[in-house]
Amino acid sequence: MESACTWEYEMVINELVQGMEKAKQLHFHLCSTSPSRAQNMLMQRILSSYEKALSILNSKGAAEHTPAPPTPASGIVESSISVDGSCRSEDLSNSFRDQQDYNASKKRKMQPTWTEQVKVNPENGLEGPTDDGYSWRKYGQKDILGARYPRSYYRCTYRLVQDCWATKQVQRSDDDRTVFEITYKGVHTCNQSTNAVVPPPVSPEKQETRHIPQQPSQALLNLKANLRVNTGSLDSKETMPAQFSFPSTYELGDTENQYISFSALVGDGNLGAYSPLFLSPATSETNYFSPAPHHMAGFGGSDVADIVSAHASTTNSPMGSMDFPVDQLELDPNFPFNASGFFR
DNA sequence: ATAATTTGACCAGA
DNA sequence: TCTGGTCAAATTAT
Repeated sequence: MESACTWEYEMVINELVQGMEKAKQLHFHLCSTSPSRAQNMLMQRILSSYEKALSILNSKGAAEHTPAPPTPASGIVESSISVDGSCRSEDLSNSFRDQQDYNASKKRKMQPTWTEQVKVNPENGLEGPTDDGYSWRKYGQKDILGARYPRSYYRCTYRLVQDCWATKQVQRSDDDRTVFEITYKGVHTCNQSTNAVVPPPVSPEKQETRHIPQQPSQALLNLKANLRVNTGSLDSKETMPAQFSFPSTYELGDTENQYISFSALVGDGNLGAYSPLFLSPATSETNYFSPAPHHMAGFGGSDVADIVSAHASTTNSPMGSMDFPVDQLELDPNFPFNASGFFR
């Protein structure tokens, strides 16, 4: 297993290096076309995130895969992503029931996790971010020690009907009430896209509306619309809507620019080169940013399928065949997945 | 009537 | 034992 980890490490680093190179090239092109301040800022964030990710990976490689906690950098919108996983082989010689528990537990631990910080328009958004393209059901709220505001827990609405185990946690920033830290855990395996082939007009008042961008321009339009959504009065309760905006890489407005930079973090020494752009619910099912679906083929049903798809998506490079040694990772063969994305 | 949210209880891990 | 995460009954909304 260790060799697999090492190999993955090299692949991840390689991918990150490539990504950084591409970002630098993009930066170069931007510089030749008098980019806006926001574009420059975004570019620098992207590059710094790459560097951060690489430094984390390098340090981790030296430290024998010591888990590194996600540490979202300060910024307007930051995103980090990590994967809990382990290359350790463990004793699975327990009872069937124990093994089921073990698998369930590990499955949850193996789920990719990433955090996004979303700044909402203070004029509208103190009630929380809006639609991210998926339907969520709130299942809990908890006061967190040291945090000023409670943390809300959401799970996919279709957990029961489609066995989708994606969850997210939403917490308002202590410092800035307009900033929400959203932690996604797991990717959607539900097929919500079938319900949103034609994105309905986003109703700011509806918490459970969803839209799935079918093309980039539509994605941006929806995103922009959502980011300026007003979901009603605020502070009547310390709750927030189940929907929120998908934070974007793009510049969205002149006053409330929202950025997302991605830094890859590694949960437990496997790989962490996730791009929220590709894993975020609003885009994960569009395949717009993703490589061709055939990249997904051959990973029939495993957690690593998520990892692989995310990984392969990270570079956004034409480099296609990211054929991970699935069998060398600890997988859950029951994890639903199909070739067209994260859905079945 | 059905679905979503709220909230206290419970549980597992540190 | 404390804390974060989840469950599930009660409540509220549609």
